[in-house]
Amino acid sequence: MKKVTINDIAKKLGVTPSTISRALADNKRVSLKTREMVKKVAKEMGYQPNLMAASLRKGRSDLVGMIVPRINRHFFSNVISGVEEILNPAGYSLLIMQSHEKLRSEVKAVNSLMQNRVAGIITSISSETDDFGHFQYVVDSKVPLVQFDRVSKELTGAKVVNDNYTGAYLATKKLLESGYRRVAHFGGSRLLKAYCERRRGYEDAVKDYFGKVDEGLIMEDVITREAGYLKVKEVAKEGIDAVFCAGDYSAFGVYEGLKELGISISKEFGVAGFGNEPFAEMIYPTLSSVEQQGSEMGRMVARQMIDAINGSGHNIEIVVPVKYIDRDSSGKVL
Amino acid sequence: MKKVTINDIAKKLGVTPSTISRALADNKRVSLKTREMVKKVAKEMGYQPNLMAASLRKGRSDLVGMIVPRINRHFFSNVISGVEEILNPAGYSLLIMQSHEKLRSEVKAVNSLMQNRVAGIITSISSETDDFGHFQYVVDSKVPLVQFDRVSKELTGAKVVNDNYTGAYLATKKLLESGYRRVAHFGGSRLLKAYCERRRGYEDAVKDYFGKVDEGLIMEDVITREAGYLKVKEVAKEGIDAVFCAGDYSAFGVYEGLKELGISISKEFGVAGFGNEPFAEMIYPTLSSVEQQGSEMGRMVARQMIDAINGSGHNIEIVVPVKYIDRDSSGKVL
DNA sequence: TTGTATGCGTTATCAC
DNA sequence: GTGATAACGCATACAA
Repeated sequence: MKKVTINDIAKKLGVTPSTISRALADNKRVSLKTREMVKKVAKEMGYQPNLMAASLRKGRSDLVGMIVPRINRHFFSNVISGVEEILNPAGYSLLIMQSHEKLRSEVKAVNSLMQNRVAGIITSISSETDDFGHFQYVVDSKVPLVQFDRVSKELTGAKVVNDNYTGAYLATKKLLESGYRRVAHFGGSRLLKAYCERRRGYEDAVKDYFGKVDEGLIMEDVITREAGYLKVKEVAKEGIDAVFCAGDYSAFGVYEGLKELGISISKEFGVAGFGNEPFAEMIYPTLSSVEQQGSEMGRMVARQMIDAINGSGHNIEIVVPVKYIDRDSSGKVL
Repeated sequence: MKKVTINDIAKKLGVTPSTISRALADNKRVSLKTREMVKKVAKEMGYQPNLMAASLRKGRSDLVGMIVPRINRHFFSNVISGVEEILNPAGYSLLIMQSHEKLRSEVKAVNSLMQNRVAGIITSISSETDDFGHFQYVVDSKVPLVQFDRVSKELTGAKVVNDNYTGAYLATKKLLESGYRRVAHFGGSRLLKAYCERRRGYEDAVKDYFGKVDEGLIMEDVITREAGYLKVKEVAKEGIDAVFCAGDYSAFGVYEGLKELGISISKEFGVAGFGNEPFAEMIYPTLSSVEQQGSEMGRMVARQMIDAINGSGHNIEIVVPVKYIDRDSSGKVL
C-alpha cells in the first residue's frame, strides 16, 4: 500500500496539487464545492498528510519536546499528562525524553530535540545541571523554552513553579500549632530552588511562632526513604518531636525509623511531608502532605508554550498554588 | 541565528553538499581527511542536522510512537522508561500519546502518529477498544506494531506480555496454603486478556487445591479502590476469608472495607494484589503482590521494535516472568 | 477561484 | 574521491 499524496488526489480530480493543499487547509480562496469534494476524495483514498514534509516546508514542526528527570515519578507523569491535555487538541505532539538527573543525558536530549526541529521545549532541569549552555542554545535559536518546577533564573522564558514556600509554611505551622516543640526539617539539595523555598517556608513558620529558628534543626540532603530512616534514628533521641520533610519518601523513612524506635507517630512525634504521593493517605497513620497539582501545572505549562510558539510568549514566573493536606501524622489527636 | 545547513558548510569548504552529506554519514567513499575536516567545521559552525528533511528524503523517520492508556500509571511509566533506555541509544525518539482508555483517543493518536510517519508504533490497548481497525491500518501500512501487556490476537506483530497466569497462580496458592478456606477473586474486565489470565491462574490454583472452583467466588470488574471497598463489604459476611485481587488498588479498597468491618487483615482475612505498586510495602499490613517488571518489559518491547524496523520482526508473543512478592497480608502469622 | 513555479534540507543515483 | 541533479511531499508567492 503506497502512501497517497496530494499529487495523487490532484491527478484523480484533474486539478493541481496546490488546490488540494489549499482545500485541505480550508483556504477560503478555494470554492466551498471544491473543498468538500477534495476532502471527500482524500478520505476515500485514505490520505494521511505527511507532517514531516509540511514541517520542512513551513520551517516549524508540530512537535513539542519535553525533558524531565524521570518519567516514572508521580509528579512528572502528572505534569506530562496535563501538558498533553492541552497540547494535543491544539495539534501538537509530545516528544518526551528523560535526563535521569544527568547533565550529559540532558544535553543529548536537547540536541536530539533540536535536530527534530521541535516547535518548543518544556523542561524540568536535572538536579546535576550546573551549566546551562545547552538550554541557552535553545533560547538563542529562538526556540521557545518553558521551564517548570526546577527552573533556572539564568534562562529567559516562561517558568511555572509550585508555591513551595507556602506549602512548607503551612505544613510547618500546623505541626507547631499541634503542640510539637522541637520541629526539625529534613530538606533536599541546596542547589535546587524548590528545596530552598521549602526550607524558607519552614524557617518563616518557625520564626513566626518562636521568633527565631534553630539552625541545628535543619538537615539537608535527606530526601530519600533510606536517608529519612537513618536520620530520624540519629536525631529522635535529641529531643526533636516533629519533622517537616521536603519529600514524602523521606517522611516514610521517618515512619519506619520511628516505628523501630517504638515512638508513636502523631501522639509523640509529628510528621509532615511534601508531594502528596499516592501512598500518603494509605499509610498508617495517614501522612499530612503538600499536594503539588501536577496536571494543573502541566496545563499552565502547555498554555505558556502555545503562547510562546505563537510569538506572544511572556518572560514570567507563574506560581501554581499548592494544597496542604492535613491528615493524622501532624495532629496530636490520635 | 539562522540555522546552518550542509550547503553552508559546503560553501565554506569549497565542496558540494553531497560531499558534506556523505562525510557526515561517515561514507567511506570520501577521504578520511575530508571527513574529518567536514566534521570539524560542522561542529564549529554549530551545525544541527535537520532530521525532518532527512526523514522526508529517506522515507522513514527516527520517531517511534507509543500509545498507552495513561502515562501516570506506575506500570506504564516504567515500561516507557525501559523502552527509552534501549531506543534512545539506538537513535530513536519516543512520541508518546495517551488513550485515557478511550477508543476515540486511541484512533486519534494512531492517526497523529501515522501522519508523523513514525518508524513504528508501540501500544498497550485501551480497555474500551473492541474494534481494531486503526491498528490494522498500521499493520497494513507496513508500519511495525509492537503490543505489550494489553494485546490483541487479531493483530499480527510482536507482543510482549506479563506472565499473568503464573503470578495469579502463585498469589492464590499462597493464600490457600496459609489456610484460608474461601478465597475469592476480584477480577478486571473480561475483555482484556491480562485479566482473563489472572483469573485463569486463580482458578487453576484453586482447582489444584480443592479439585474444583466455586464460580460464585469470582467477581468481575472490581478493579478500583472504590470497587474493592464496596465489594468486600458486600461479601465479607458471606463466609469469604480471603481474596486475590487483580490489582493493588482494589486490594487497598479491600483493606479499607475490612478495617471498617473490624476484620483483621491477615489474621482473619487474607489479601493479595497484583502490580506491586509502591504503596504495597508501605501499607499496614504489607500487601503481598505480583510484581510486573515494567522496565524489563519495556526493554524487550524496544528490542522487538528495533528488529521489526530492521525488517527482522517476529510475529511472536514473548512472556516476561513476574515475581510474586510474599508479604504479611497473605500469611496468617500476624 | 485556480494554476505555475519554487524551495524547505537532505540523500541517492548517476556521472566523471 | 567528488560533483551535478533530482526527488521526497508539501505550502506559498505570484500569475492568470
